[in-house]
Amino acid sequence: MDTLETRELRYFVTVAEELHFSRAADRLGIAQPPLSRAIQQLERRLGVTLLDRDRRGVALTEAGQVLLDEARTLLDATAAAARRTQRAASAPNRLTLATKAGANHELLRELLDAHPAEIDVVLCGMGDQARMLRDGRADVALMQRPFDALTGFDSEDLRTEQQVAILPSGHPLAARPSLTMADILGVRDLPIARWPEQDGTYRPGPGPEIRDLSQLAQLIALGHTAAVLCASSRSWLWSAHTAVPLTDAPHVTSVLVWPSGSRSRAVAEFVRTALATVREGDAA
Amino acid sequence: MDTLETRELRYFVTVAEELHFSRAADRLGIAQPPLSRAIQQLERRLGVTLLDRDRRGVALTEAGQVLLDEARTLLDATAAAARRTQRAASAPNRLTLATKAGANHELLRELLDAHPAEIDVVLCGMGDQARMLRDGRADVALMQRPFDALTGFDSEDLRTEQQVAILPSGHPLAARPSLTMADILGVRDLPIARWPEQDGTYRPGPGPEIRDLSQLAQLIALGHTAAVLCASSRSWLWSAHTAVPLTDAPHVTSVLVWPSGSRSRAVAEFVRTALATVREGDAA
DNA sequence: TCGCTGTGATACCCGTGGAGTATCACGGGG
DNA sequence: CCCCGTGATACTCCACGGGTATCACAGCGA
Repeated sequence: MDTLETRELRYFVTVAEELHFSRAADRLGIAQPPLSRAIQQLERRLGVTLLDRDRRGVALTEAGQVLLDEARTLLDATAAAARRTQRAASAPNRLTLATKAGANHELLRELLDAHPAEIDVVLCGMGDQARMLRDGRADVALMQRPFDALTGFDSEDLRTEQQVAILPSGHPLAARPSLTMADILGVRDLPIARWPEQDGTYRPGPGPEIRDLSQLAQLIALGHTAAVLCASSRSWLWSAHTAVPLTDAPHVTSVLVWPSGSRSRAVAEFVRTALATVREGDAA
Repeated sequence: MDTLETRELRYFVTVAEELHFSRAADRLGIAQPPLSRAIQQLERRLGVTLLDRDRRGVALTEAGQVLLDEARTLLDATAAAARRTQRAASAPNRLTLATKAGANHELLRELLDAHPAEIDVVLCGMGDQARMLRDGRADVALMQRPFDALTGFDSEDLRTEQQVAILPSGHPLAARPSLTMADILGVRDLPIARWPEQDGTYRPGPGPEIRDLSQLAQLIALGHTAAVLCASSRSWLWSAHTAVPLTDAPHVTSVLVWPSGSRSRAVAEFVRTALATVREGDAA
């Protein structure tokens, strides 16, 4: 009735991506006729037309588009499930936590110190955390709202903090006790650095293109740029850096994030002790 | 390598639930030997021991427990994908929105009026919305934070409102211009009604057990109970009801909710116009 | 001690159905 | 008009999912 075997989903996604049965079959490493039949069978089973075969071309129907979206996330989730199972077997009672290199250093240390079980920490670049969660290489991630996209994940807020401007120590603004966003954005000689978007491209602008915090740190120390980061970034500042509080920047919340629908025992446990740790830290 | 056919997942979940191959095979409608072989094959493919067969009994390994959690949500998601595809085919360009009967009446009307496409509204009881989203019978739901559990979903906040106390008009408290939670909870002759928990049971207490707003409305009108609801509930009040603002109750946020990982074109469109509508309504 | 029962694993056979090859139907372009 | 390229169809084949019979082994009672 409504079984949707993963093989069928894989076939369908490939055809929907290629919009061409022969090429799709080629990519799948099978012949074209079995692929045609598999898709027909899938359509018959669902009672739905997924593709319009219009001589000289295949097009997705409305329903086909829906199934394409669904199937992609299903296949990703399936592969992630396999990987998580294998990880659970090879490293029992261990968790893998993904976080951006350099960010949240103190908070991360608190969490690791508080938790009894072994945690493998993976430091990754911009946006890699989401990918690692999605494909099952990590169980949980430490991210920052509103910087990181949380769609598709469940999360729990840990701690909220102010943002600060990180400036070259010699710069005139570095002497001020506090700044506003307008102060920072108005300075012509310190264009704010640009991070890559989700797709890896940079949006146009005057600032330098950067990929990680070490690049950023060096560029700031050289007096080429400034940055707006959360207050805990103070932990990795160089002597050539100065942090100045920003009065009107939106606050940043550190969040614990995990794939929705896969809150395993170990993850639930970790989230629980993490919340307890943070609460008690805030109370003190 | 890491394919995980849905048939295998179905088999594994059944065995993991029964912890007994013969009974599981029975439930699945197949014989026991093929089931044993299927599980062995799954274990070999993953390179992971999922079950400890310990003479007189089967037990889940650590990895098995992980896969059980994953497989359950995968199978649910698979069935949901099938259903959503079928709905997309039978009612193209239509969306199904699930909401609690009676709640958010005005907001719902705004959203429906603002959106050009056809929306099927399904009014359901406590907790049914989450189930309908999860099993693919609905595309999007209108819920209320912090009342409804949002785990496993993506959401977007629409509007925040105060809570009010709904009282029988004849009651002394109904004459007061405003109330506190302590006022309401302190009254012996108006025990607050109890809603069912996630599992359908009621936690013990003095108030009557209710399932929907019509029951609640009648019980309040009879003077048997009072309720604390969001301010927009005023739209369905009877003449025998009086709403009194609560000064210290937590605010309630109406949220648009959809299954994470399945933001189809239609859902995205609806969410976008909904946000625009609400923003513009708030500005006015 | 010896069955007896109930467990999952093994051996073996069968039929379905997934996959391959060859070919068709048909529209478009030289 | 013929040929190329498309997906669909017709068949053949065999791998694998499934069934039956049986085994190996632990617990348990007489």
